[in-house]
Amino acid sequence: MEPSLTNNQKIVLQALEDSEQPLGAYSILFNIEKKGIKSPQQVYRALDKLIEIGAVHKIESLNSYIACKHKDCKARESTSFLICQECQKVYEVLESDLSDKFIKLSQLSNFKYSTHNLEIFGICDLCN
Amino acid sequence: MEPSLTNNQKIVLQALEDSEQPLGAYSILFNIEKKGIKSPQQVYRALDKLIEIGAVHKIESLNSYIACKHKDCKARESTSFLICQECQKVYEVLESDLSDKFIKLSQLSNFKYSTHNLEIFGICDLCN
DNA sequence: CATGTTACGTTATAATATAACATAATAGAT
DNA sequence: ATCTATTATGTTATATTATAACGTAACATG
Repeated sequence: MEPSLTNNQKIVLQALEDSEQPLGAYSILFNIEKKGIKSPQQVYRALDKLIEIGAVHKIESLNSYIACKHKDCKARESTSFLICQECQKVYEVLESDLSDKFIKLSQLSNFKYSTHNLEIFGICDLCN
Repeated sequence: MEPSLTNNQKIVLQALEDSEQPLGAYSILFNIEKKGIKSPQQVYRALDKLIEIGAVHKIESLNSYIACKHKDCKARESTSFLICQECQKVYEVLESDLSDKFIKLSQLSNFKYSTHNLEIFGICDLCN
Protein backbone atom coordinates (compact mmCIF):
# COMPACT_ATOMS: atom_id res chain seq x y z
CA MET A 1 0.00 0.00 0.00
CA GLU A 2 1.20 3.45 -0.97
CA PRO A 3 1.66 5.61 2.05
CA SER A 4 -0.07 8.86 1.14
CA LEU A 5 1.93 11.88 2.09
CA THR A 6 0.66 14.90 3.90
CA ASN A 7 1.05 18.34 2.47
CA ASN A 8 4.15 19.21 4.43
CA GLN A 9 5.73 15.92 3.58
CA LYS A 10 5.06 16.49 -0.11
CA ILE A 11 6.57 19.95 0.04
CA VAL A 12 9.73 18.74 1.74
CA LEU A 13 10.07 15.78 -0.60
CA GLN A 14 9.58 18.00 -3.62
CA ALA A 15 12.32 20.34 -2.42
CA LEU A 16 14.70 17.41 -2.21
CA GLU A 17 13.65 16.03 -5.58
CA ASP A 18 14.24 19.41 -7.17
CA SER A 19 17.79 19.49 -5.88
CA GLU A 20 20.82 17.98 -7.58
CA GLN A 21 22.69 17.92 -4.31
CA PRO A 22 21.76 16.77 -0.84
CA LEU A 23 20.21 19.49 1.27
CA GLY A 24 20.49 20.29 4.96
CA ALA A 25 17.31 20.69 6.95
CA TYR A 26 17.69 24.44 7.18
CA SER A 27 18.43 24.65 3.48
CA ILE A 28 15.18 22.88 2.84
CA LEU A 29 13.44 25.22 5.21
CA PHE A 30 14.81 28.24 3.40
CA ASN A 31 13.68 26.82 0.07
CA ILE A 32 10.11 26.23 1.12
CA GLU A 33 9.38 29.15 3.37
CA LYS A 34 7.32 30.71 0.63
CA LYS A 35 5.11 27.65 0.77
CA GLY A 36 4.14 28.33 4.34
CA ILE A 37 6.64 26.17 6.17
CA LYS A 38 7.88 28.31 9.01
CA SER A 39 9.83 26.22 11.49
CA PRO A 40 12.59 23.62 11.62
CA GLN A 41 10.20 21.29 13.39
CA GLN A 42 7.98 21.07 10.37
CA VAL A 43 10.92 20.13 8.22
CA TYR A 44 12.38 17.62 10.65
CA ARG A 45 9.02 16.00 11.22
CA ALA A 46 8.44 15.59 7.52
CA LEU A 47 11.96 14.25 7.10
CA ASP A 48 11.45 11.73 9.89
CA LYS A 49 8.42 10.34 8.18
CA LEU A 50 9.94 10.39 4.71
CA ILE A 51 13.00 8.57 5.97
CA GLU A 52 10.80 6.05 7.74
CA ILE A 53 9.01 5.14 4.54
CA GLY A 54 12.23 5.11 2.52
CA ALA A 55 11.48 8.14 0.37
CA VAL A 56 14.39 10.09 1.77
CA HIS A 57 17.81 9.08 3.04
CA LYS A 58 20.15 10.94 5.32
CA ILE A 59 23.80 11.37 4.43
CA GLU A 60 25.28 11.21 7.89
CA SER A 61 28.66 12.66 7.17
CA LEU A 62 27.08 15.68 5.52
CA ASN A 63 24.14 16.14 7.85
CA SER A 64 22.10 16.31 4.70
CA TYR A 65 19.21 14.60 3.03
CA ILE A 66 18.40 13.28 -0.44
CA ALA A 67 15.25 12.09 -2.11
CA CYS A 68 15.45 8.43 -3.02
CA LYS A 69 15.10 7.89 -6.74
CA HIS A 70 13.90 4.30 -6.42
CA LYS A 71 10.29 3.31 -6.07
CA ASP A 72 9.58 1.56 -2.83
CA CYS A 73 13.17 1.77 -1.71
CA LYS A 74 14.16 -0.97 0.63
CA ALA A 75 16.90 1.13 2.11
CA ARG A 76 14.92 2.20 5.10
CA GLU A 77 17.84 1.58 7.34
CA SER A 78 20.83 0.41 5.38
CA THR A 79 22.17 2.81 2.80
CA SER A 80 25.19 2.99 0.50
CA PHE A 81 26.26 6.07 -1.39
CA LEU A 82 28.82 7.37 -3.81
CA ILE A 83 29.43 11.02 -3.02
CA CYS A 84 31.17 13.17 -5.60
CA GLN A 85 33.62 15.56 -4.00
CA GLU A 86 33.61 17.70 -7.11
CA CYS A 87 29.92 18.29 -7.87
CA GLN A 88 28.46 17.15 -4.55
CA LYS A 89 26.02 14.82 -6.25
CA VAL A 90 25.12 11.64 -4.42
CA TYR A 91 24.49 8.33 -6.12
CA GLU A 92 22.81 5.57 -4.24
CA VAL A 93 24.32 2.11 -4.60
CA LEU A 94 21.81 -0.69 -4.75
CA GLU A 95 24.15 -3.66 -5.00
CA SER A 96 21.98 -6.12 -3.18
CA ASP A 97 24.89 -8.31 -2.17
CA LEU A 98 26.53 -5.54 -0.20
CA SER A 99 24.60 -6.47 2.89
CA ASP A 100 25.67 -10.07 2.43
CA LYS A 101 29.27 -8.99 2.31
CA PHE A 102 28.88 -6.94 5.44
CA ILE A 103 27.14 -9.80 7.20
CA LYS A 104 30.14 -11.99 6.44
CA LEU A 105 32.54 -9.29 7.44
CA SER A 106 30.69 -8.87 10.72
CA GLN A 107 30.76 -12.58 11.40
CA LEU A 108 34.56 -12.48 11.43
CA SER A 109 34.19 -10.54 14.67
CA ASN A 110 31.24 -12.54 15.93
CA PHE A 111 29.19 -9.47 15.35
CA LYS A 112 25.54 -9.82 14.45
CA TYR A 113 24.88 -7.52 11.51
CA SER A 114 21.76 -5.44 11.59
CA THR A 115 22.15 -2.44 9.29
CA HIS A 116 24.85 -0.37 7.70
CA ASN A 117 25.73 3.00 6.38
CA LEU A 118 28.34 3.23 3.63
CA GLU A 119 29.59 6.49 2.24
CA ILE A 120 32.17 6.38 -0.52
CA PHE A 121 33.80 9.65 -1.51
CA GLY A 122 35.48 10.34 -4.81
CA ILE A 123 34.91 11.74 -8.28
CA CYS A 124 31.88 10.84 -10.33
CA ASP A 125 31.73 9.88 -13.99
CA LEU A 126 30.58 13.31 -15.10
CA CYS A 127 33.34 15.16 -13.25
CA ASN A 128 36.12 12.91 -14.45
CA MET B 1 58.47 10.29 12.98
CA GLU B 2 56.23 10.30 16.02
CA PRO B 3 54.14 13.41 16.13
CA SER B 4 54.50 14.63 19.69
CA LEU B 5 51.25 15.73 21.17
CA THR B 6 50.61 18.94 23.01
CA ASN B 7 49.18 18.96 26.46
CA ASN B 8 45.62 19.60 25.36
CA GLN B 9 45.85 16.94 22.73
CA LYS B 10 47.08 14.44 25.29
CA ILE B 11 44.26 15.29 27.66
CA VAL B 12 41.61 14.86 24.99
CA LEU B 13 43.14 11.65 23.72
CA GLN B 14 43.35 10.28 27.24
CA ALA B 15 39.68 11.01 27.82
CA LEU B 16 38.81 9.02 24.73
CA GLU B 17 41.13 6.18 25.63
CA ASP B 18 39.56 5.97 29.07
CA SER B 19 36.11 5.56 27.57
CA GLU B 20 34.53 2.32 26.48
CA GLN B 21 32.13 4.15 24.24
CA PRO B 22 32.58 6.93 21.71
CA LEU B 23 32.25 10.38 23.20
CA GLY B 24 30.79 13.57 21.84
CA ALA B 25 32.92 16.69 21.93
CA TYR B 26 30.92 18.20 24.76
CA SER B 27 31.08 14.98 26.69
CA ILE B 28 34.83 15.10 26.42
CA LEU B 29 34.77 18.72 27.51
CA PHE B 30 32.73 17.86 30.57
CA ASN B 31 35.12 15.05 31.44
CA ILE B 32 38.23 17.17 31.31
CA GLU B 33 37.07 20.48 32.69
CA LYS B 34 38.86 19.72 35.92
CA LYS B 35 42.07 19.55 33.92
CA GLY B 36 41.74 23.14 32.84
CA ILE B 37 40.04 22.73 29.50
CA LYS B 38 37.36 25.36 29.44
CA SER B 39 35.95 25.73 25.95
CA PRO B 40 34.64 23.64 23.04
CA GLN B 41 37.28 25.20 20.83
CA GLN B 42 40.03 23.59 22.81
CA VAL B 43 38.42 20.21 22.42
CA TYR B 44 37.63 20.58 18.74
CA ARG B 45 41.09 21.82 17.96
CA ALA B 46 42.67 18.88 19.71
CA LEU B 47 40.26 16.53 17.96
CA ASP B 48 41.10 18.02 14.57
CA LYS B 49 44.74 17.36 15.10
CA LEU B 50 44.26 13.91 16.57
CA ILE B 51 42.07 12.93 13.66
CA GLU B 52 44.60 14.30 11.23
CA ILE B 53 47.32 12.08 12.62
CA GLY B 54 45.03 9.06 12.85
CA ALA B 55 44.94 8.82 16.63
CA VAL B 56 41.22 9.51 16.76
CA HIS B 57 38.35 8.71 14.41
CA LYS B 58 34.96 10.31 14.14
CA ILE B 59 31.82 8.21 14.04
CA GLU B 60 29.76 10.35 11.71
CA SER B 61 26.37 8.91 12.45
CA LEU B 62 26.88 9.43 16.17
CA ASN B 63 28.68 12.77 16.04
CA SER B 64 31.14 11.11 18.34
CA TYR B 65 34.80 10.29 18.55
CA ILE B 66 36.90 7.28 19.51
CA ALA B 67 40.57 6.76 20.20
CA CYS B 68 42.17 4.49 17.66
CA LYS B 69 43.62 1.41 19.23
CA HIS B 70 46.13 0.74 16.46
CA LYS B 71 49.59 2.18 16.35
CA ASP B 72 50.15 4.44 13.43
CA CYS B 73 46.67 3.91 12.09
CA LYS B 74 46.40 4.36 8.39
CA ALA B 75 42.76 5.21 8.64
CA ARG B 76 43.25 8.93 8.44
CA GLU B 77 40.42 9.26 6.03
CA SER B 78 38.81 5.93 5.36
CA THR B 79 37.28 4.20 8.32
CA SER B 80 35.14 1.12 8.94
CA PHE B 81 33.36 0.34 12.16
CA LEU B 82 31.18 -2.20 13.87
CA ILE B 83 28.89 -0.37 16.26
CA CYS B 84 27.10 -2.36 18.93
CA GLN B 85 23.55 -1.16 19.44
CA GLU B 86 23.43 -2.84 22.80
CA CYS B 87 26.55 -1.66 24.61
CA GLN B 88 27.50 1.20 22.27
CA LYS B 89 31.04 -0.05 21.89
CA VAL B 90 32.72 0.55 18.58
CA TYR B 91 35.12 -1.87 16.93
CA GLU B 92 37.29 -0.73 14.11
CA VAL B 93 37.54 -3.02 11.12
CA LEU B 94 40.95 -3.19 9.54
CA GLU B 95 40.23 -5.56 6.66
CA SER B 96 42.71 -4.14 4.24
CA ASP B 97 40.86 -5.41 1.23
CA LEU B 98 37.77 -3.41 2.02
CA SER B 99 39.09 -0.43 0.13
CA ASP B 100 39.79 -2.68 -2.82
CA LYS B 101 36.23 -3.88 -2.78
CA PHE B 102 34.93 -0.36 -2.66
CA ILE B 103 37.23 0.67 -5.48
CA LYS B 104 35.74 -2.10 -7.61
CA LEU B 105 32.24 -1.23 -6.52
CA SER B 106 32.86 2.39 -7.46
CA GLN B 107 34.20 1.45 -10.84
CA LEU B 108 30.87 -0.11 -11.72
CA SER B 109 29.55 3.44 -11.76
CA ASN B 110 32.66 4.93 -13.33
CA PHE B 111 33.28 6.56 -10.00
CA LYS B 112 36.83 7.24 -8.93
CA TYR B 113 37.15 6.04 -5.33
CA SER B 114 38.96 8.26 -2.91
CA THR B 115 37.91 7.42 0.65
CA HIS B 116 35.07 5.79 2.49
CA ASN B 117 33.19 5.68 5.72
CA LEU B 118 31.52 2.42 6.70
CA GLU B 119 29.38 2.04 9.78
CA ILE B 120 27.88 -1.35 10.49
CA PHE B 121 25.31 -1.56 13.26
CA GLY B 122 24.38 -4.68 15.14
CA ILE B 123 25.12 -6.71 18.25
CA CYS B 124 28.66 -7.45 19.35
CA ASP B 125 30.08 -10.71 20.53
CA LEU B 126 29.90 -9.78 24.21
CA CYS B 127 26.26 -8.73 24.05
CA ASN B 128 25.12 -11.74 22.13
C1' DC C 1 67.45 36.56 17.66
C1' DA C 2 64.24 37.42 14.02
C1' DT C 3 60.56 35.20 11.78
C1' DG C 4 57.08 32.15 10.31
C1' DT C 5 54.21 28.62 11.92
C1' DT C 6 51.52 26.24 15.09
C1' DA C 7 49.02 26.10 19.41
C1' DC C 8 46.34 28.47 23.01
C1' DG C 9 42.68 31.09 25.49
C1' DT C 10 38.51 33.39 25.14
C1' DT C 11 34.20 35.23 23.59
C1' DA C 12 30.80 35.03 20.44
C1' DT C 13 27.95 32.89 17.12
C1' DA C 14 26.57 29.56 13.52
C1' DA C 15 24.47 25.25 12.23
C1' DT C 16 21.97 21.19 13.35
C1' DA C 17 18.35 19.00 16.00
C1' DT C 18 14.79 18.15 19.70
C1' DA C 19 11.42 19.21 23.66
C1' DA C 20 7.15 20.56 24.98
C1' DC C 21 2.45 21.83 24.58
C1' DA C 22 -1.82 23.10 22.72
C1' DT C 23 -4.71 22.32 18.63
C1' DA C 24 -6.41 20.17 14.34
C1' DA C 25 -7.18 16.53 11.05
C1' DT C 26 -7.95 11.70 10.16
C1' DA C 27 -9.13 6.90 10.30
C1' DG C 28 -11.41 3.16 12.16
C1' DA C 29 -14.49 0.89 15.48
C1' DT C 30 -19.08 0.98 17.53
C1' DA D 1 -22.82 9.52 12.66
C1' DT D 2 -19.95 9.92 16.46
C1' DC D 3 -16.65 8.59 19.65
C1' DT D 4 -11.96 7.69 20.19
C1' DA D 5 -7.27 6.85 19.39
C1' DT D 6 -3.74 8.10 16.50
C1' DT D 7 -1.16 11.00 13.68
C1' DA D 8 -0.06 15.51 11.97
C1' DT D 9 0.24 20.49 12.76
C1' DG D 10 1.76 25.19 14.45
C1' DT D 11 4.54 27.53 17.51
C1' DT D 12 7.87 28.83 20.93
C1' DA D 13 11.70 27.62 23.27
C1' DT D 14 15.89 25.22 23.93
C1' DA D 15 19.46 21.62 23.41
C1' DT D 16 23.38 19.94 20.91
C1' DT D 17 27.16 20.13 17.76
C1' DA D 18 30.57 22.96 15.50
C1' DT D 19 33.12 27.29 13.80
C1' DA D 20 34.54 32.23 13.43
C1' DA D 21 37.35 35.70 14.94
C1' DC D 22 40.96 37.87 17.44
C1' DG D 23 44.72 38.56 20.27
C1' DT D 24 48.54 36.21 22.58
C1' DA D 25 52.02 32.62 23.58
C1' DA D 26 55.14 28.85 22.48
C1' DC D 27 58.28 26.97 19.45
C1' DA D 28 61.08 25.49 15.68
C1' DT D 29 64.55 26.86 12.47
C1' DG D 30 67.01 29.96 9.33
